[in-house]
Amino acid sequence: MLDKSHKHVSCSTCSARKDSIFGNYCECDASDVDNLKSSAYYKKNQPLFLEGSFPRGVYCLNQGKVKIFARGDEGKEQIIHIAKEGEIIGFRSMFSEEPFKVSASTLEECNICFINKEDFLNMIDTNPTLRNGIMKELSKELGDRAMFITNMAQKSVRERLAFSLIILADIYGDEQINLTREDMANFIGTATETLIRLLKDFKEEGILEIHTRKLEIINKDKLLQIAGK
Amino acid sequence: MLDKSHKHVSCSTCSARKDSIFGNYCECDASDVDNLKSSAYYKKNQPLFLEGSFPRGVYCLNQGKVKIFARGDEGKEQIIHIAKEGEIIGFRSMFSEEPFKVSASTLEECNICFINKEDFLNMIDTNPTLRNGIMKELSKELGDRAMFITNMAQKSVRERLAFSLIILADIYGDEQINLTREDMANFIGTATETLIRLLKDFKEEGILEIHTRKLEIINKDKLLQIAGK
DNA sequence: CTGAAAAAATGACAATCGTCAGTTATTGAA
DNA sequence: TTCAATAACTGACGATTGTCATTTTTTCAG
Repeated sequence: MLDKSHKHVSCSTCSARKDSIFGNYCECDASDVDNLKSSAYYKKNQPLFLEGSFPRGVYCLNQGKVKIFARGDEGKEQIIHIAKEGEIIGFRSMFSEEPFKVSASTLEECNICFINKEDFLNMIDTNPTLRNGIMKELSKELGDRAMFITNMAQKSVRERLAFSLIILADIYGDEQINLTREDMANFIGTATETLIRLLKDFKEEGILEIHTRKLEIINKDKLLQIAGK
Repeated sequence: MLDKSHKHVSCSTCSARKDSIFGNYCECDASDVDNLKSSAYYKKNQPLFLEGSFPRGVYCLNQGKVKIFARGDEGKEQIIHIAKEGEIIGFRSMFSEEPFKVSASTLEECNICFINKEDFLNMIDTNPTLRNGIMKELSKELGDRAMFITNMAQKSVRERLAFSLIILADIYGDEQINLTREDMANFIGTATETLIRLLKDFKEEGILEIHTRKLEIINKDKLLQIAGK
């Protein structure tokens, strides 16, 4: 259980910093960012921003997981990305000058820092290294999404599940994958019932163990093989 | 039929310039770009670059259409984007410092200008307006791809076809849509046979007319309705 | 600890869609 | 103009996957 008070998380002691764009690219001292940002505790299933709204700043994820999703015509969520500790969230719409095309919401308890739009844009303008890091990140993600689209279009649900489990295992690291069946189905792009049936198949094939909500991957090689490539 | 000699296309007389990032953001004189670039005629189905290779520069499409696509595990193409006159192609991998995640190939005869990697990056570094334009473009495209993923995941093939026809009609403008059935299927994310059957359905429903290869949209409202939203 | 609400799971069923195998039409080079 | 290669089209068929209805399990607030 995280500290629920809005205590200030310091960049200099932020364990996620080494994985972040700030950690990798920002030559400035951690305290420079420290003075600009505010930090806050978020409960499970709390929104950071909603599709259609305009960005007021960027979020830096200190602790926890956040889903980035779009809604289809019938309101069904499609999870585009699951952000983990160290990731900066919400900077894309900052440059596009459009309202958000996606929403962001916490998947569990989180500590999240916030940097004001003006301050962030100012940092970008005055810090070429950070700017290049951001451009690199934007470009990389475009490549990732091309692959995501291709997987969606060409792989079966069973293949996509295998593929997604590998991605999720990477995101969750030491922890076990911990998502509602609905969120997981919305990530894979299938119906909840189909997902549940396939998870059962995988369990019977000795690929994973199901501890109610949490999934433990037993045979990653087989997953890779099913995922194709 | 385009001029097949490698004659120099001038930026100052480029009719596509007004639609391009250069036209909209670059405050510099057209001749600045003119001196850096080379221009060339491309035949139909000629590759600009291939997935896995490293970028040597960027391409500026003066005339014609270019498909951007990834290959799935079984080698099947997934078309991510179809570029038209005025678009800059291949600048994404320039920032990501990764090899191309996608390939690009002409769909018809094209005139395409080329700007060297160093020259382009130098322009970006010294021209903040152009740089902001590029960042805006990258961000916008990320938003577009989130929607693309959602459509792929949640819409039926029939709905995706309707949706894609609207996009294609926009890309082809005054001309009629002119793609092989295979390319079209690879854009929509379905089998060629399924596409052919659905086109026939749309024809029988009075939505479009099929002139062999070329498609003429008769009832756009119905397409919008089928596409959903 | 308890009960209501939410999430997970199961079953039945139909439709969409992909695959394979083959035919017809179109294109473009000789 | 002709012919070979490519693209477009058709038909049959089954598997995958979504939908709806219902039951069981888990969660969590009081």
